[in-house]
Amino acid sequence: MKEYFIQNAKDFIGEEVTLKGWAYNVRKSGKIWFLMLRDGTGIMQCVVTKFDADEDSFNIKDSITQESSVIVTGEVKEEPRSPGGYEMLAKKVELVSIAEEYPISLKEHGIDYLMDKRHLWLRSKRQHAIMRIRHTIIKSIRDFFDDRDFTLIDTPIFQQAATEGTATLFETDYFGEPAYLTQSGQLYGEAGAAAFGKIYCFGPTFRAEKSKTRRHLTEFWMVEPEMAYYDLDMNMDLAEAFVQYIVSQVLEHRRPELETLERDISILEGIQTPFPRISYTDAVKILQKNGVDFKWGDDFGGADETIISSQFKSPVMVHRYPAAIKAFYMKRDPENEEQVLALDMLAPEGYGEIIGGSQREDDIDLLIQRIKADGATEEDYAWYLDLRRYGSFPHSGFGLGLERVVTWLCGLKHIRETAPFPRTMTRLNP
RNA sequence: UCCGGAGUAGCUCAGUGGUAGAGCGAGUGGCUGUUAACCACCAGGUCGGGAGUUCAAAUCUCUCCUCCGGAGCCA
Repeated sequence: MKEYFIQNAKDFIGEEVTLKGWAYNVRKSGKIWFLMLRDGTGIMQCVVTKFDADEDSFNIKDSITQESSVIVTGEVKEEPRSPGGYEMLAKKVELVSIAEEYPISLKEHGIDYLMDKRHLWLRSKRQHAIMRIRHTIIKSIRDFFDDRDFTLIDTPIFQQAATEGTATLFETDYFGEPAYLTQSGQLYGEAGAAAFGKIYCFGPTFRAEKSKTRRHLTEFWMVEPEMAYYDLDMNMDLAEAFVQYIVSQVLEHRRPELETLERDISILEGIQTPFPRISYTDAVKILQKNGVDFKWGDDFGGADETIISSQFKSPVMVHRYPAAIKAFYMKRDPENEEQVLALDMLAPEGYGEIIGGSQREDDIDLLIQRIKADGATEEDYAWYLDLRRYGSFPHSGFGLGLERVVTWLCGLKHIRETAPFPRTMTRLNP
């Protein structure tokens, strides 16, 4: 017998198949009952009647409970009355295990209750759709860079010091010495770019900031490409092609899941390259035109980002930020000492920053100046400075926050649903 | 850390000083085309913890705890 998955039901019409899964829901009538069976790829309505199934199979209706594991054998049919358009007429039903009373009913539950049951909540339709979209986004990320001859360079999760002085890091005891969980692989990525030309790292990152908002996790995944001999414009070219590719892959492969989430797909279809590019200075003008009391030199808050991004249908790239509000490694703009060759990409619909990047400072003297201005020493960044000593080169890169992109593309209100087991300030279990 | 909001049945909630409620879920029975099925019956409570006011507190006051939302910071 062929291997069979519910998502491929249309390939099995008229055939007898065996379906192994769990009871999503059961509706009983006198001499007929309907089993909504979940197999991990979808949900299939199985019809069990006294005519078509044997007596033992039929009587399972008296003992089966929500999420009991079952194996059903029967013929796949097209059936307009069935949710999904297909159903299975059961000949045989086997109970593998009877589930105890399942804590997640098909009715509404509060977010904290559901997060306590996250290991079970993942089985529900909505979470299933989100995780499959997340999967497609991750695959798109890898495919995009792999297809462009980027080499994957994994960067360490234990790090001795902060990448950017300001962020609060998680400290661990590393054989008696303090070590910190990484907040970025970027500095290591630059070493990789000098060795391999174009690289990316993709892994978990950690922020210990006590932020409780819909946009923050303490543990999230970030992909960070780094490219030798790329300037700011080339960096932005790559960033927009990258995001456009992710959007197109989700639209191509995850339309049913977007529909499950009731995402407005037309908004995603309206995203097109080239993405708008505006300077920080122009972004400030947009804010001022919209009545925001904003001074050149301040950083944008969430509300400011929403105003700026709402001017455009596609993600907008804001470039050339004030040096004072950006990291020490960003290259100074040769045309204006006050600003650096940075870029942020803001997603539409108020979803905020999904990419932050820059051309990197390749002049060792200027870099040392910035390091000292941050209160650090040359010794702190000894190996990083070596990259400028031994064949310095223009290079650029950016970081994209995976969960922020999942939130945006799924149209979610909160980032915590985008990770299988999210970590927030108040959530370490399950 | 700061500013708001919430905590009542397994779940989601109503209940503003006078006998603790509903829907769903669980249980029992019925039903051959159900769509979060439906109908009938039924069980289920330390009203977040502690203290106070009052003849009387889920309800008013104080305090603690937990969670939610937002700000700052960031991806």
